[in-house]
Amino acid sequence: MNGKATTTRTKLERGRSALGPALELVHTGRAPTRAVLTSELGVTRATAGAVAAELEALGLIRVDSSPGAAAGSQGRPSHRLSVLETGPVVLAAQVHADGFRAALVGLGGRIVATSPGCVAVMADPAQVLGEVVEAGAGLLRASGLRCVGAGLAVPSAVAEPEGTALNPLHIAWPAGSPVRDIFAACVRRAGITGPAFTGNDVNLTALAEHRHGAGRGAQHLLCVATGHRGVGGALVLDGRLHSGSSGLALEVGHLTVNPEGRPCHCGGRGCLDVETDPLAFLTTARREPGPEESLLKQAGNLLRAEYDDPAVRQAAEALIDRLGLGLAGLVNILNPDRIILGGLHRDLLEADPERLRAVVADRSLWGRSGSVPILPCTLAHNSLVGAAELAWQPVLDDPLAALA
Amino acid sequence: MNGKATTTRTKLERGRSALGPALELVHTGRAPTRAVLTSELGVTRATAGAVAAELEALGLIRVDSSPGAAAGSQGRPSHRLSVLETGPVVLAAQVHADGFRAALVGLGGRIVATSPGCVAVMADPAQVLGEVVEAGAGLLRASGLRCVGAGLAVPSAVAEPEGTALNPLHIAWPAGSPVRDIFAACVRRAGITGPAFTGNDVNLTALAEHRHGAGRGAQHLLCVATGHRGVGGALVLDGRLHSGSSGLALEVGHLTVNPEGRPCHCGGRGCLDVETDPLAFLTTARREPGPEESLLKQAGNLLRAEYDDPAVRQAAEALIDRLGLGLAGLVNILNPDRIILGGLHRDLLEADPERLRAVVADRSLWGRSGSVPILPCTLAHNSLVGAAELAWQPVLDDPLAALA
DNA sequence: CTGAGTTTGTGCCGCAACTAAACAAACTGC
DNA sequence: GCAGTTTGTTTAGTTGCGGCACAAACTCAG
Repeated sequence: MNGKATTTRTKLERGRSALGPALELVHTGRAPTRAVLTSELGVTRATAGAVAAELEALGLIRVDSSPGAAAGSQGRPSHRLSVLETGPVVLAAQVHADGFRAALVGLGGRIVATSPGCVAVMADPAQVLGEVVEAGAGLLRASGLRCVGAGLAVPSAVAEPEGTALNPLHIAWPAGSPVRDIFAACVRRAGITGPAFTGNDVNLTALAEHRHGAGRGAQHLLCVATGHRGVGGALVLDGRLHSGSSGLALEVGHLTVNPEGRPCHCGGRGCLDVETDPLAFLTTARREPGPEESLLKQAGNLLRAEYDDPAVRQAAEALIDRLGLGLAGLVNILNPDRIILGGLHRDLLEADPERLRAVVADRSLWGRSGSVPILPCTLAHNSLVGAAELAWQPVLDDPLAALA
Repeated sequence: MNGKATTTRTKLERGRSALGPALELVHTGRAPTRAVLTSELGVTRATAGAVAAELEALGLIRVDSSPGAAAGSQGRPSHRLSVLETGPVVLAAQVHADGFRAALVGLGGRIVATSPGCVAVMADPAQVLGEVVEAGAGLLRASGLRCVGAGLAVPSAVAEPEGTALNPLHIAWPAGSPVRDIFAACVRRAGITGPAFTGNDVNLTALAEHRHGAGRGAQHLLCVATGHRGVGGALVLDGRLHSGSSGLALEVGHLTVNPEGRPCHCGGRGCLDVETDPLAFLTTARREPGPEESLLKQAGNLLRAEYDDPAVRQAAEALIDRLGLGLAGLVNILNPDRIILGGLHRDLLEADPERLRAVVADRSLWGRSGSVPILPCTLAHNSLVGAAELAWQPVLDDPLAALA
């Protein structure tokens, strides 16, 4: 088994080969009707019709026979394609410094139900994941829907293929915890069907935004976001998450953005991590971080509420300059066609979009690569939706096999 | 033309869909026999046999019916598959600071003929490319082989989709020269058939090494190389060159590797470009660059011949440390599973491989990503072979369509 | 030398995914 | 009310490929 047998897809396993792409088009909202499904897939109307009928028979999508108020165009109105509300769901879970949350997510990134966010995170991943999966299982029982998989977002790099969390420091878990296996075990124990997946939260945010949010249509999407501490990055290439050869790509926190900056635990100085995260903003603005709220919320509130205060404004501008320097470095390496920002970086972008774009353009090397659009993340619960995307992926790749 | 019509491959255009992958396997030497072709493609023996027969009928490969000295294994010996020596070729061209060169390259990266390297490069790209294409056309007439395309490697970032050379400074061409169109015009004018492509030389080096050299089998291959001035990078993902959304990815020359270093024209300080190129090596070793040889050759000779000299050794170690810092930054962003180095960087690696690997491991963040193998480029004329790969790509993607 | 075992190449059948073409349906506009 | 346009459906035909059976070419044991 040295990789020679490259997934021998026998005829029997294969099913209709356009089924997956068709479902993905409906899932991402790019195929509102059978007519555009035909052109997007590059097949005949006969095939598109058969594919849509098969997806409908699988209980995944709905074909509205009632023409409804057709658009003002000529010709016979096309039937609308949409995700079936009563179709299967996946269990999505998210763990962050504030607590954890579980949700059921349908096709199209539709959040069917969420548990109330829990505020406590313990040092034992098995306990936390057991609770969050149990919450999800409760939602599932209440809904009566079929579950086809589970996905988990954690604020840590996740090494592949082991599925271990390498730096879950801000949630007090031990480094190297086998989160993927723990999560999968919890899922099985709770009687939830389907495979279980685990990923880094910023990666999953990028995936969710690419499919349902600000990243739609981008071919080379770069996402940079800060949670409570540290900075994460992600890259979505041609619709697939690029997480490197062992899941550790886009660990952008240690780009140098301020050679005279504060020391970083990595051994360097002025890393993006310690220069542009919420704590950096609060200390640069000479505010004492309080214990009652998360650093992210404190920083965001300060930025929005007191932007008139010169100290706050100067701190914001300093962070924007350093973030811009880091983004420019990434632009020179990755040449994305869109950048989206999350967490405090999103707030910084909205505080002074022109300044950030100017810095990036100034420090990027050539041509259009410097004028790449920079947008804020738009999706609510984006890493939760991203965790769901992970679980949906097998269904999108091969609906027949995944639902069998 | 907003990308909606995704290459409507009608049944007639499509041909045998396993044809391209099969040719690629033979081309890269991964399918020495029909038996391994069967397992690599994941098809039945019947299909593999039909595919091989079709490739043979197209005049691309040869199926040795004579079993020859079969390996010591049991069972019926498999017929050997190999590239047909008298099959079609592509015209490959390379321009660098020392001059230019043309070659004919067959499948498998086999150099069929090369022109003598010319030492003069003029400031007018049309004149240079006219001469190099004319040299290639001469080789082609002398060989009597069929030509299916042309590829050009230039020491400059090439912006897509325009095909303009953004920074061909070291060969004294005007920035923004439309090299792709100029090359294509020269190719047409010389009566050479097939499409013409242009790419950055380091990108093409990486592509060539991935298919025929030190990068074989890597899934995420990072290549960093220095020519006479400046540093270039390239990334090959799953066998395809990743050049970003507009061809400008992996412009790694302006990573900061020495905060107190020399100023760079980009506005920063201590960029990889000015800290690890041949000129940096010569000046760090306190040698006066002479005019008689290229900087690359002077630096390489100095490194190999006088490594016992403390000044030379210290300069090499300083450059290795800075290169290592830059590579570690790239490892954190790209998480490659192999790194290959070319030009002076290759010489630095061979001078002290342990030191370089230690620096990269020390400054990479976690786990195996820091112990990524670092190897020297092995292929002679690698950017020339890479330029040929560019021209071969349409044939590898769809042999029937490309040869029609 | 012979026959059993093993691996590879090939001919034949049939499935199923698709195209092509003709037709039917549902709209708009004159 | 009819022509024009766009969409959905039916039918027939094509084809790439899996499955199978068999033949071919080797090794090895006795």
